[in-house]
Amino acid sequence: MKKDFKRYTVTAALPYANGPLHIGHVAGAYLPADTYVRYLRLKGEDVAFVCGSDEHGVAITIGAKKEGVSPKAFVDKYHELMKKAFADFGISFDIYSRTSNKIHYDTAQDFFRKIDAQHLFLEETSDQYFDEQEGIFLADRYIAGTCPNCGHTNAYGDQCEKCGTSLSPKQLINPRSTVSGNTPVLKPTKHWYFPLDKFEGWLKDWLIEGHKSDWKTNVYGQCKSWIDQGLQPRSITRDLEWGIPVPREDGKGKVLYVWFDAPIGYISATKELKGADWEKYWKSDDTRLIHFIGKDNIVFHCIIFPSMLKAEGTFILPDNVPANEFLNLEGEKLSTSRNHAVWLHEYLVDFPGRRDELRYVLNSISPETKDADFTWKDYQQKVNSELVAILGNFVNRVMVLTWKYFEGKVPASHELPNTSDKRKRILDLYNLAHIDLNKSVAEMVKALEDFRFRDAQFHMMNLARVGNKFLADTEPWKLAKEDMEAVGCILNYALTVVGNISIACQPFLPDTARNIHAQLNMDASEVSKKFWKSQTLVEPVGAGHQLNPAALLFRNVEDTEIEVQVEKLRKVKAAKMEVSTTVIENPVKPLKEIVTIDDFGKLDIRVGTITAATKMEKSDKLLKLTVDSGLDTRTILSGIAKHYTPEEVIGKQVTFIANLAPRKMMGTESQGMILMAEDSDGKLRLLQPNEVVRPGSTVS
RNA sequence: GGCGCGGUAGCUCAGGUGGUUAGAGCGUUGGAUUCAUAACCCAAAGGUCGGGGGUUCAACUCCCCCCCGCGCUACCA
Repeated sequence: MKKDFKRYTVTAALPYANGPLHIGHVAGAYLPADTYVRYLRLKGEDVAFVCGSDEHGVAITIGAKKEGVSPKAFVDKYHELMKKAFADFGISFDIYSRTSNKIHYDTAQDFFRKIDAQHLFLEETSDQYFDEQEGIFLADRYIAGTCPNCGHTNAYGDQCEKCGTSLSPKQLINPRSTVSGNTPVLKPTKHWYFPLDKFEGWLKDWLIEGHKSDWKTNVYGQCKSWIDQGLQPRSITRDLEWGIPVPREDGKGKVLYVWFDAPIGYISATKELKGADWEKYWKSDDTRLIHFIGKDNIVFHCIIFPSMLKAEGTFILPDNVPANEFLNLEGEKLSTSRNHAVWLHEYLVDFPGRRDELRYVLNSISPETKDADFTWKDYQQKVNSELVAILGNFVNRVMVLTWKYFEGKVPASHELPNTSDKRKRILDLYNLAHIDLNKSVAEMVKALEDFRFRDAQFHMMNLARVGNKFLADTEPWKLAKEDMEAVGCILNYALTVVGNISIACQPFLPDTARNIHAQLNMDASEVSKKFWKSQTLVEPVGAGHQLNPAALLFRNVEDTEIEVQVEKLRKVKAAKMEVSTTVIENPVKPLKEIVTIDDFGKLDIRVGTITAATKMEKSDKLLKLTVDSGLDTRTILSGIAKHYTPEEVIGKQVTFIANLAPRKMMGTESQGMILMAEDSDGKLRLLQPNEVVRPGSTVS
């Protein structure tokens, strides 16, 4: 089943260069990737660990505009910020590149040409909104207008942020360009599409059949769901200035859509890293390609990008995509825009020299199978009761004992058996511990191989647990009064355990590993290789070896320290509340264009009484209302299911448009439209006369 | 509404081709101990394995229905 791979290409999702990194990014992709890569390197594998900033797309241009800078200046800023945060945190990329590099432009364009030459792309001309004053086609995000769903007057062309509905620009009422403020016009434009549908059969073979058992269930299930729903051609170009130009004569003014160029960034980064040698890492069957991503990226990395690679024809495909779920913070979703986050660069300032603590905690709650929650209380508890109390304490007590009884020199491991019952007992305990430790090492390695880093770290910590127990059971401080040879034997082994911990913790706690190496005064490289090769305990320090003075590895996280952090989050929330209050105070939306009394007169608005109401089947939002309109009894569908139950609406009078052209929805015809008032929080309320009137009464 | 993933001790999670008293770490409580950052060690308490049906000699594990969380998706004239 498992192939014999000669080298690894490991990618971590390219972070989008429009904001800083937070712990959710770290826990989702970068920490697991880094842990895995460190493990691979320790095993002596040939690995290319690539990442970089994703710098194209409309969101960048919008962000740049908001800050009043060029897109290039905008991405420069965030690229540097993220690059520094990664470096400061110790994510060990072999290269952290960026998609605005020339090499990436060339790579992405070559990639496009290669597929284009096979005439695989579809071309399609469609009407898109065009801003005549600016002379540009407007991306969905650049168009604002009234949401057809909730009436929010500031909905974007791709989504209404108020009610969350996803939209297309043409659905917007009174569209306007957010660039110039003018009303855009529809104009034909040509775009290229990648025929994902043509890869359905192949995806079924490769993914659904081929990776049924080796991919995580959450990843596999999501992919299967997508494929089963049927795939559509996807547009791969945009009318935009910022991006990689479409390499075609007739592609002037158009760029590759960001999702198309971004994953190619992995390839560009590898070229930059390996030079002429890069193809080995992308085109050789004995290379294992692994993508580390968050769950939001599953469809791109498991379906779209592999299809692109397949279409190009000369590349290998990902062997595994161990996507993580999401991390929450104090019970709420992390949010860049709401500033509800623990920013990586801020953590590094607030907790200097405590990178491993964050690594440890994030890894121990890693959202491998479901969304997880980071709380500062939990952070404190895990650091204090696990890193400090179990790992740090074990290393410290062994060091202190060795200095106390042997002046910091590793004692000789004498032959002990048969000389006394006590010695025999020590030997038994030693054997037990040894078996336990080797078992933990084996399980740790197994977990690392399976991308179960949470579990792997647990088994690593088990080494310290067994070590503590070994000391408690053998009690060398008591024996010191009667049998120093036995004490030496015990401590010799305890030091062996410490040394092995320092080797085993390297993928998880790289700083701690170095700290222990320093205290043990050992050169880890050779024994480490042996350890990871044999996956059993090694002997890192021999008798007579001189240790350095003991130093504490970790210190307790004080209540005050986490209170500061919790307070920080609370303040952000409070500030946010204030902002939303001001929004409520100033909810007035811009006026729609002036209409005449004749325009108004075309509408036949009436009051009717709801005589029956049921929830529309198979719909979350629609209620099916039967309305006595005075003229007739008609059926009106209304998207108010989230605001009213059918029961509470029956018997109520409502205002509705009586002469609106009927429209079929979910197989039922709606004969009119119920008028609603929308509160500032998006809540919908029926518009009623303040006294009951006869059904059919007109409104004017 | 459809699809996917998940719902196991206070917390973080294991588990199982169905079969003795359902596991671990942390937390809690009690004990023991002093080499160690009131740490370590031992022990105990703590779960009707989301709810309800069904299949079976036997289900937490298989089947059906429902509820909750997260994500994707349809509907919102």
